[in-house]
Amino acid sequence: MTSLFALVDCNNFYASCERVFNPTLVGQPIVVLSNNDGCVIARSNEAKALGIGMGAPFFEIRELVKAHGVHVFSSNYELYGDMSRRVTLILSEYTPHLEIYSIDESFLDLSNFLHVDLEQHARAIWERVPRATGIPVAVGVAPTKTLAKIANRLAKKGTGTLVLRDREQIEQALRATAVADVWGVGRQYARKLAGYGVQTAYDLSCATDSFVKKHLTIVGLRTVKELRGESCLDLELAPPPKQNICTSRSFGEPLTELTDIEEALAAHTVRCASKLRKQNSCAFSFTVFLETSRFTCPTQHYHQSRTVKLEVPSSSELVLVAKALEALRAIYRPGFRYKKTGIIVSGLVPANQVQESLFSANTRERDNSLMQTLDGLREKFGHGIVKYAVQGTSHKWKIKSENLSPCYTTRLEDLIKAY
DNA sequence: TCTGGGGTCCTAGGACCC
DNA sequence: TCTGGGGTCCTAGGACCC
Repeated sequence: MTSLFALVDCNNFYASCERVFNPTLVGQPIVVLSNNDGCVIARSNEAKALGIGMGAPFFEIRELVKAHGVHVFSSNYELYGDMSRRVTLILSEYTPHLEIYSIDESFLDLSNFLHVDLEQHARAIWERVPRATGIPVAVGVAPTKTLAKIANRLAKKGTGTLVLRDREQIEQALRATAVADVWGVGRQYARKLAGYGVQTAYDLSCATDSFVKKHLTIVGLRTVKELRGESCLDLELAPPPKQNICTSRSFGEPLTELTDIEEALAAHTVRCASKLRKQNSCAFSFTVFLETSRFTCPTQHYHQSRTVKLEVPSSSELVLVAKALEALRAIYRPGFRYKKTGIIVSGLVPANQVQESLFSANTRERDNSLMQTLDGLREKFGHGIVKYAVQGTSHKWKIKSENLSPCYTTRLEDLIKAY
């Protein structure tokens, strides 16, 4: 069967979300910052035009921001998540088979649409999504996911939609695409490839299989086959359960005291355990890490981690918080200015396949029903409603979010008021 | 002074076993 | 005393993605 994919990608997604409920921002430069207001993770076209780079540390562009009146936002994932849901809802009208690839991108299976006018179909999506949600998109259509990515990228630079079907169209698109802009080719590979004279996506598609496998592993070979039009990546309709779950944050300011760090790690662990239960998994092991900033003094960068194996896989906060704090105390050394801690749970197994141990069965049952109650409470009243004493009240670790916009679509008190 | 958070997959190398 | 190869499992590190 001939495959055909559309990639629909929201333009400057976070910046566009901020604009939907604040139309005075249309035409204005906008940047959205990472957690802790650390660096730039989204830019409007006007901000890009000012030369503000992706990932730029905020302190480096502060002058530029001031000089050009750039509007600055802390990231508001509650708002972006809800806007993403709305976009996806519209897209699902256009195909029964949809893969939500990320918060701002979806692949649509169009292999049943081979005989419709694809340009028109793409155009319809391109018009409808912003009309329904306020979010502008670009639509790229091609026989493989990797080519659809390229089509999308070129669509963004052009009229918003691009269909790549016949050989000549595809070759032309590959010639117009730098190898670094191919999905699956990052900075390291791009540099390596440049050393062999491979500059464009077209060059890469012409490389021999053995060359590609040697330098880019079999993952890279799959990418190259996709560039040649051979579909190797199927749509993932239901996301597979995660194999690891990580919860971590940088602190708002460096911390030196163990008790302050314990508060942070306890909070992360509670979050992590609740993600674990949400996908009905239990963890066999977890890793706790603690580190200083990689930037301020690279030679004295302290990074330690400790991995703990559990006797019985668990998703209980009572178990995980207690053991995570033990691990933290083991790797904590006084005298450092710490910047970040976190927990990664791994060795995940489905909760209903956990082997009961003779000695722990009683507490497990008790924990399970307690966790159910907690999850219910948090669902109803918000995540902060129930806390452990060790999470404390000082919150010295809390992130900076100095330019947060309202949660227009998910909180009653943030509804837009019209006078 | 100030630099995100959350994932996946592959490979190489060592330990261990037969 | 010296001598072998193949398989599996685990981990660390490195690449990638958004």
